[in-house]
Amino acid sequence: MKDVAARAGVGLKTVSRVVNGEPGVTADTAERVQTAITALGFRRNDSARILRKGRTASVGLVLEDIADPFYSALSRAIEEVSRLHGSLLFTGSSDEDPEREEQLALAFCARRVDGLVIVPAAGADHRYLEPEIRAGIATVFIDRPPLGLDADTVLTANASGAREGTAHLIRQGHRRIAFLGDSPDIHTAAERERGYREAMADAGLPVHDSWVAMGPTGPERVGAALDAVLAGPTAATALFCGNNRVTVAAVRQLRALDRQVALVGFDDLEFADLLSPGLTVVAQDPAGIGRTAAQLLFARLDGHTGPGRRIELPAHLVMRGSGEIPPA
Amino acid sequence: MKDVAARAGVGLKTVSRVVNGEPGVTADTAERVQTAITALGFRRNDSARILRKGRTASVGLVLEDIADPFYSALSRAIEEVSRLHGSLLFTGSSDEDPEREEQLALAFCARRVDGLVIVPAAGADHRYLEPEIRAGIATVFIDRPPLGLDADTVLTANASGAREGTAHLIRQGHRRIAFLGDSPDIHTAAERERGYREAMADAGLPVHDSWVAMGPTGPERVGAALDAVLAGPTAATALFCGNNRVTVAAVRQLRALDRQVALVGFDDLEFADLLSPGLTVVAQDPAGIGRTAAQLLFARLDGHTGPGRRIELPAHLVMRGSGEIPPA
DNA sequence: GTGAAAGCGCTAACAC
DNA sequence: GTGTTAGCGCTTTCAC
Repeated sequence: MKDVAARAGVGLKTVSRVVNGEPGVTADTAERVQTAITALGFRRNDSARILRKGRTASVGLVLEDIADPFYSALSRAIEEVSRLHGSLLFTGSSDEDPEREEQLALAFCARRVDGLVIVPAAGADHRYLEPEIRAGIATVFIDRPPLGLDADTVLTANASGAREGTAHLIRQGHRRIAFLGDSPDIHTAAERERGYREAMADAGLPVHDSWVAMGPTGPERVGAALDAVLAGPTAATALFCGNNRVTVAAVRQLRALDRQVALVGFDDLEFADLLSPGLTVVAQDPAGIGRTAAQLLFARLDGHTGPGRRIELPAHLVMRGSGEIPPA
Repeated sequence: MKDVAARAGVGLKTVSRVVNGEPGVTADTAERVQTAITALGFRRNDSARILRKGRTASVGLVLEDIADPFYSALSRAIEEVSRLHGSLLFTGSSDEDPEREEQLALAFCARRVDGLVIVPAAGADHRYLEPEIRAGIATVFIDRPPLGLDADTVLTANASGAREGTAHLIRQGHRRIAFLGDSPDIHTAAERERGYREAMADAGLPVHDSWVAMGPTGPERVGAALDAVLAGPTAATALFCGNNRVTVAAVRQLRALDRQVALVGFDDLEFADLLSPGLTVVAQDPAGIGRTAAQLLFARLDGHTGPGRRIELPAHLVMRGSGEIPPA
């Protein structure tokens, strides 16, 4: 910038004015500065600008795994809103590891992002963010609520969604319904299990211990859980799957066993309508969650204050066949 | 930092040393500084650090759409390698718009990212990056080569993959094979079409004009193209789909038409094995592409110089049923 | 309309 | 071992 000023024969501040489109420069000088800029290939260094201005026009996003379609849809929505507000987006995957979540979030804070959007890792205690939030970093939690902190939060109505899905299976005549879920220390998993149990209770149905299998979403664990749930005298006649990965693993295992069992899954899947039968799901709105979260974030950055707001987005049942299979 | 120094009764540089774990500080002073740091809730401002050090420990990634599973897998791999090198990742989606690609890339450059990974948007001319690259920003292109620039590039062997997939259909006895592709101004689309034509030529088969339909990957366009390709006296008996979105749209349309037609798709899909018949695909390795690209990038940052390297990763055929349907 | 000086928070270079 | 000084590239303030 100094070089540009020298070459254009103007002061530093004038170059700054031109570069930032500020008023108070004659068209003539502006043009001279422009010429110097192109001649020298000058590009403003935003790092320096940031240092001076305080705001970095960037947002940090910490999620479990950007390769998961649920999170990548979320991410895209946040990116869109950020772009409208002139912000760039840092992204990082925690792999459900609280330590990594913290490292990422604090690294973003050290870069002085204006805001943070976090999908809490299982069991993470978010008090580590207190000083950062006090220091002015707007923070929104999505998909799962924070632990030990009051902050804006955007969630899916997990319990009522799961209840709706389970009730649907009950309406089809099922009495022995299994729930295959993610690890119970994950908020969404626990909430969905709760919704499942509520639906069963609503219908006056017992829940046999062997019907509820919570744990990692790897195909081996889910496959084994499925085998167990479908065996013995109290074998379930229908399955409720707690998230997209469980559903995929379960469908695959049912295919391997060559069994047709009623199934409703939480989370929609791109190919859900192309399976035979089509997959009945309780669909979330990842883009809606992301958009809403980003809007809350920028509202804070635009000056909104007050206690954390908690927004729940509905999940809705999409019938495609697998959930409408009657009991054997 | 000044405040910490004052409170600990030491010089600025000593605080800097402690914060960065540099040697030359007695355990005693270090502890005093630490105490002051926690008392004041001090966190190093990496923006300022960056301004001084020159390196920002960040990488910018520009791709078409982070919500697309192919790109999100890519993104995850790049993130992993970046993390190993202590770098954070900016991500931005261009939506196949060259102007947006340029805006994003230049915004990242203005933040002085150390490196740039770019999936070129269709038709983008990359000479806009010349000054940036000269200024030292390491740049790697993935999935598609740059235009008007020599730079590191990581591609899939698109033509040979498409040739292999088409040859597979020919081996099943098909003679009239259609190619449904993305817009021909997209490098991957053009290359895959080339591979398809080569395979047909290898087998001494003609390619009827009406069999090749290139264009947007929206379901309407693909559905209409499919209808056309399957109609009339020269109706194709098999389909080669040029990418994951085309494949999904085509499978959906075939389902709607209630027709079983042999189909091989470029790109693997999560549920490909669960369809009936299973989807035969020419699978790329998105994670491999991302990893390789990031490695090339950090090699440059670690001092590697020389002309742009071009790496092609193989695509391989995965047979699952849809590609093994014989002609009617 | 324009520019000089100070300073954002840090680190490099060199003193002591 | 520790501190001082200068300066990274920009914006802010205020004087002209």
